[in-house]
Amino acid sequence: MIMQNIVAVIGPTASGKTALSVELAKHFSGEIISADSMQIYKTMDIATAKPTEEEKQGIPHHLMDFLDPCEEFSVARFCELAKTAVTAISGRGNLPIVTGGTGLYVDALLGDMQFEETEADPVLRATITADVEEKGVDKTLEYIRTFDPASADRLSVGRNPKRLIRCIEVYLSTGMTQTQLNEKQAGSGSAYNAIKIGLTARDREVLYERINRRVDLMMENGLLEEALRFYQQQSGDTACAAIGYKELLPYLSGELSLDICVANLKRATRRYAKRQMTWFKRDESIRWFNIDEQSFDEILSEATDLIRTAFY
RNA sequence: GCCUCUGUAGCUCAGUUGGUAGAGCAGGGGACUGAAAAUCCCCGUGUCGAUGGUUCGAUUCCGUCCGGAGGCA
Repeated sequence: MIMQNIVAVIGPTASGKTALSVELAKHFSGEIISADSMQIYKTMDIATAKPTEEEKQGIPHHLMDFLDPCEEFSVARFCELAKTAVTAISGRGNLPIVTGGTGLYVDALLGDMQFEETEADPVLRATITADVEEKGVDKTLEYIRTFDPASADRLSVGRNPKRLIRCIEVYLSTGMTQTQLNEKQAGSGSAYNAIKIGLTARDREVLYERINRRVDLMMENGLLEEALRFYQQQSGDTACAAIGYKELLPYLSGELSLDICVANLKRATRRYAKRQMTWFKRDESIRWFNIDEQSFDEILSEATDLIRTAFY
C-alpha cells in the first residue's frame, strides 16, 4: 500500500504558519487541514487568529470554524475527522496540508494513533475529579498502583492531577489500564508520507515581539467585544480554555485595568508559544526555518523545493 | 551651590551587627496518548554604581567621584 503524501506546517503561535501554508497550497493545489484545538470553534474568530476570507485566498480550510463553542472536542475526534479529510483531499488529487500549533493533534494524526471507540462520559470524569480532589495526589497514586503500577510510576514524577484523573477514567470506563490502552492505541509512528515544515525564530525576542503586536492588533480588531459576546453565550470547557477571553475577564468584571489584562494576555500567549516549542523541539524529522534569519519568500521557495523534491 | 535619601538579578526590592547575597515578577528548561491555547514538574553568579582607604578579609565601615530622587537656595 502506498502512503499518502502530506505536508505539515507547524510551529509556535504567531510564527506565520497560516501565510506559508496558503502559499504552499497555491503552488501544489493543496487544501489546508487545521490542527488547532481552538480554531475549530465558530465565532471565536479574533481570539484564535483565524485567517480571514481574504487571507485564505480561496484555499479550502478544513476542520476550522465548524463547531459550536458549547460542544466539547478531543484528539480522537480530531484524528477521525482529519483522516477523512486527508483521504478526500488526496482523492481529489490535491495535496493535504496540515497546519496548526496543537502538537498533540499533529502528532496523533501523523503518528497514526489508533483511538478506541469510546464516548466521553462527563459525569464519570466529574465524579473522579471530585474524588481526586478530596483524596489528594498521594492517596490517588496509591489507588492507581492497585490496578496499574506502571502508570503509577509514570505519573508519580509530575504528580499532575489531570493525568491522574484520566488514568482512573480510562480504567473505570474501558476496563483496561492506561498502560494497556496506550499500547493498543500507539500507531505505526507514521500514517503518511509526511514532510514537516517548522517555523520558529532563533531569537525568541523576535517571536515575542510578534506576539505582543498581534495581541495589540486583536484589541484593535474588537477582541473585547468578541469576549463580551463569548461570555453571553453557553460555552464548554474546551472553548473556555482558549487564550484571549479569560485574560480579559477581570477587566470585564471591573477587577483589573485593561492595560494589566492585555499585558497578562500577552504573557499567556508567550508562555503558550514556549510550550509549543518544547513540544515540537523533540521531533527530529521537522525541517526548521527561522523567520528572523530568512525572508518569507526565501522560506517559501525552500519549502517549495523541499516538497517538490520529495513528492514530484 | 548646600542638605537629605538612593544606586544589589532583565524589573521591583530584601539583606549581610564586615566572611562575595535572596524574594516576587519577568524569563529559561522539561513533561505530555480522548480537556492540550489545557495541565503539571524543575531552574536564581549577579563586576552588590566606580575608585581609593581601614581590615587577615569590604557589597557591608570611611573618603572621593559618577548616576538618580527630593528639599533649601
